[in-house]
Amino acid sequence: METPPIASIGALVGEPARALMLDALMDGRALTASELADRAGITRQTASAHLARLTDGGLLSLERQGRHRYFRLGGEEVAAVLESLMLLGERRSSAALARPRSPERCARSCYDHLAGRLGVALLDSLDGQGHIETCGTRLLLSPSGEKLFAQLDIDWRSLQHRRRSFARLCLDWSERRHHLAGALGAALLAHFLENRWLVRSGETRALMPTDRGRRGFGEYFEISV
Amino acid sequence: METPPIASIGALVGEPARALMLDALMDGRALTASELADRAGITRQTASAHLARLTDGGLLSLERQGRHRYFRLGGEEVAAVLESLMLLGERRSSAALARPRSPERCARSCYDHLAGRLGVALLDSLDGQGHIETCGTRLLLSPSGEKLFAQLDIDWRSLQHRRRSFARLCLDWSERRHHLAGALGAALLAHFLENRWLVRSGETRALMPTDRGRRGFGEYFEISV
DNA sequence: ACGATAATTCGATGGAGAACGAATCGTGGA
DNA sequence: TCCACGATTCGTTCTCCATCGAATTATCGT
Repeated sequence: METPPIASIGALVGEPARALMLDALMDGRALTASELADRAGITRQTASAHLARLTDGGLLSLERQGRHRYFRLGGEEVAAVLESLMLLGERRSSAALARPRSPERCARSCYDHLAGRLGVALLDSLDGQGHIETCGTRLLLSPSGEKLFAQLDIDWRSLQHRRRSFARLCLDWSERRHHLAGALGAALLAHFLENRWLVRSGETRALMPTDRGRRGFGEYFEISV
Repeated sequence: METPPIASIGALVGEPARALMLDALMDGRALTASELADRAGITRQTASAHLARLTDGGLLSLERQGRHRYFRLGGEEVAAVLESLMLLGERRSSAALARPRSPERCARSCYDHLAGRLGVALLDSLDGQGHIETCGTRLLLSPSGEKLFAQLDIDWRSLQHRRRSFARLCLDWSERRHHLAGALGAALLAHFLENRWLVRSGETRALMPTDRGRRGFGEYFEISV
């Protein structure tokens, strides 16, 4: 009896130390092998073996830079799997649901886009103001949406016609609602970070709004943070 | 260092015998403990232990019927996780991609709705003929869609306002495109099976179109199977 | 009431792999 | 050139758990 593909991937995610490393990478940043070892609470040798298996299994991608090795998630599909696993994990352990005021539930990065209450509110805002339309099964910008993104100085045109999906919905594991993912979602989060509407909070995935961000979200999206 | 929730779920899926059992349940049907043991190629005692862990972990739900124990997938979220795992698994092992003519790629059941080329074509048809609309982030039936479902004798009204999402998109792991899921997708597949447009093919997930089905898909959806 | 079948529990065995210490490789800086 | 530091490889130990045989419980049919 041969082992099905889902088992090999499940086994990779199923080891606590590896799961901690994957969790640490869920914010989309790249971390070195040593950093990941510390996050998982194991020695560097052990982490090295784990990272080799994860990379070999396609869950991580590796970038060498000098004597450092930077690891990041292998792609959108990997992030999607981890998101759905978190969604399923939350359903049972009501522990995290019991603290709905945690910074991570307010706003966090999910791979390369925005999640949490702010992420959901953002999609609601784009949707409610008619900035996004659906052409068949695809999400597109409406004329008013195109105008909004031009005001934000986001070059949405360059995001189209790429292999990656322009815009898609991602189910938020903490809010149980959709937020915006895909190239457009990634561009938005990048914009928020570049312009310091949001700043990363230490080593967690949490994102804290700045005063400038509060003004921006109110002005452009009618969201009061 | 505590084990994160995703690790416990990953470990459940990561065992080959358990993965085979989950895979066997992906068609949405309920199977007995003995049937699952045979599918996984293990003894009943071992299967019993595995099934207890899967049920305890929320991946399976259990229904007692006399001296039989019927197991089925724990819910839509579980099916979603397994689907995304398959999607990720296919990306690496090009083995299955090399045989695009397999019956399972033509048409199969994905939890409780239709997947494969036929599932994708069905969504394309509904979409292309304007039978479905998107109200914000939700999928809804258009007036013409309501009419079509009435012709098919599917009581779509009773599917609304339930806890389960009325209609949603599910990413097809073999076609890399969306097909229709949610309550509406489940009702459609149920209709196809009840009216024998499609019949199950042995113990696999594959679905074979009948002559009546070929006529029906052509007449109502303009799909030539 | 009594066998027959489904399923579970218990106990023992074995193997896979996670962990770490020590040594080695590779790159960058002085 | 030599040292410092990040990362890997090797060998060993040890824990976890999948597996099965045997016995037990539960339910159906007669």
